[in-house]
Amino acid sequence: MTLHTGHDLREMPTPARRARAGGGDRKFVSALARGLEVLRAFTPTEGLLGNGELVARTGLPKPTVTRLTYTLTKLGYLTYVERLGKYQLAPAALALGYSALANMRIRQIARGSMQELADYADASVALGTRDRLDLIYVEHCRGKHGMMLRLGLGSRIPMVTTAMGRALIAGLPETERDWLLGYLRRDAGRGWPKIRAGIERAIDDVATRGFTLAIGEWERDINAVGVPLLAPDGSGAFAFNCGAPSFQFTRDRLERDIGPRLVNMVRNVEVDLSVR
Amino acid sequence: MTLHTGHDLREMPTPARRARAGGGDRKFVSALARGLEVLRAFTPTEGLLGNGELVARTGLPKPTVTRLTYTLTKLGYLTYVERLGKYQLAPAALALGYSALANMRIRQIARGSMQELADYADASVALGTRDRLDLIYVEHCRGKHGMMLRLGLGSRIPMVTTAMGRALIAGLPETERDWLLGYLRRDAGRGWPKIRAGIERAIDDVATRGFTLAIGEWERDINAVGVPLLAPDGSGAFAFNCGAPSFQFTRDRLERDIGPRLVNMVRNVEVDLSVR
DNA sequence: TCGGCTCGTTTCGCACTGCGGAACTCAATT
DNA sequence: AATTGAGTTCCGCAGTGCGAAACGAGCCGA
Repeated sequence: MTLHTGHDLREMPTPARRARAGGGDRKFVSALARGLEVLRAFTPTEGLLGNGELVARTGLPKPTVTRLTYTLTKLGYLTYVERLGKYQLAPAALALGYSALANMRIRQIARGSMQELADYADASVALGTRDRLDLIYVEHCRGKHGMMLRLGLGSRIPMVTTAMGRALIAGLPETERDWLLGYLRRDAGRGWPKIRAGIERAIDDVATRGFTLAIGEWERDINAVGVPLLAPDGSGAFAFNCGAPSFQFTRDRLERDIGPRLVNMVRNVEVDLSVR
Repeated sequence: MTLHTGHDLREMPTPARRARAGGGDRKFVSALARGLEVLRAFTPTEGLLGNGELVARTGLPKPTVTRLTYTLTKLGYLTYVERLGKYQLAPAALALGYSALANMRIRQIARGSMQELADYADASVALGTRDRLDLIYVEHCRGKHGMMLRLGLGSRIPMVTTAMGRALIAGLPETERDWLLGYLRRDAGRGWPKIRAGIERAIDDVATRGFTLAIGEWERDINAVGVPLLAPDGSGAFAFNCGAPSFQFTRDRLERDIGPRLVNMVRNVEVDLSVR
């Protein structure tokens, strides 16, 4: 799912006559895109890949992959693990991620009140943003005692079944939302009607109450609230969640207590964000 | 400092006759390298850059930078911040970093004993690896009460003035070490003799005692021990440190207590690493 | 309102890069 | 020895990505 590009590398007209992707975008540097596609093939679960697997995953021709891994290795983004004949992401890739994190002003601003709420509710409070069709956690606070999932920074969670994800969608400006929904629909396939309903409910919830719920929809026995935040400086769309096991967060408690508190917290963060 | 490549983009013969970088490496994809060079220009402290600044930092021609930022934005690695007319690293970059982290087996293996030592010494214990001429923290545990620097995952610290860095150097196989020292020397300029002496002492220390010290050399009033670890699976060179304010970690304590303990810890990690 | 200045994008023709089919190498299997 | 498979190297060519120069858009100071 390439998304956002209009350049789906896997669909490029491979047989030699590889047209300028998309039809003639003279500004798009495809060699760069392909290289990054190779990097992206490495995931938290698939961390060791040989050239062959990369060929399979990216759909790029063999010699091309050889060249790209060669280049990425020279640049320090990949390491070659001799013993297995496979590649692995290397520190340079890590450094990028860290630079990205370090520059999100919203994290510093939100962290304090997130921790406060996490302590109050003895639950997990997280801040996420979208990458392609997933969410990525960019900040995360936990309560002191509660038992809760171990999701760290950078974790991916799906968008359509989570409170955070649906909140984020609900918070988008209409055109951007529709554009995203198009991709989500394609991705969902035949499950779409159900998902669509959930999203529409979320849009409604957010409009009327400011928050939306997910009751055991992502993980059985995990309930959560989500609230969107659209950065006023235009640096992106975010969403917060607050979640815990269902015995701890009943629907009622989420609606009467946690939801409103999270909304309130987000309003404060919004204000702090626009200062300066 | 490009390092490791032999393709220093800033020194490429710019005026049109831009020779195949390095002299004729048909496998090296320079467009990819340039794109990554643009990404790398974003640092934790310099997180917002316009095309102009990128031109200055990378030495690439204006239209080239335009094309690259355009591509990177389409792919989700950069966001354009309308209000400032500048770019920022985006979630896709973050995701890469996280995938990199998630796949370091050594982290999971080491974390337990690191935390143990951190608790025992009430100090900071970290695991780092090299990116170019810096170290990057890939795991970090703190003691319960101690006051200590807030360095998170992904933090960069210099190599030549820290216990961790010099330990890492000392742990490298000779040829690799020499090759790295070449770059470090170039980078150090006239400070080299002093630095070189420190490194040589470290090599000696590691050979005889297994650990090396840095007494206020990186930050005044911070003392630390460092111990190298060369991954037996060939997945890279690492180093651990254990540090605290100087009143807490006297040289004597480091030499008699903390140093040997850290060495012992690393030996155990080494063993665990080679299982399977 | 006008020039001058800065910053960035677009144009455009050309050279050279990056491409990928095919041949090749090297192991591991049978 | 023959076969299969994974990966690298070759090499001629198409078309990509290049960058000088022209162009456009804000911004100032006059």
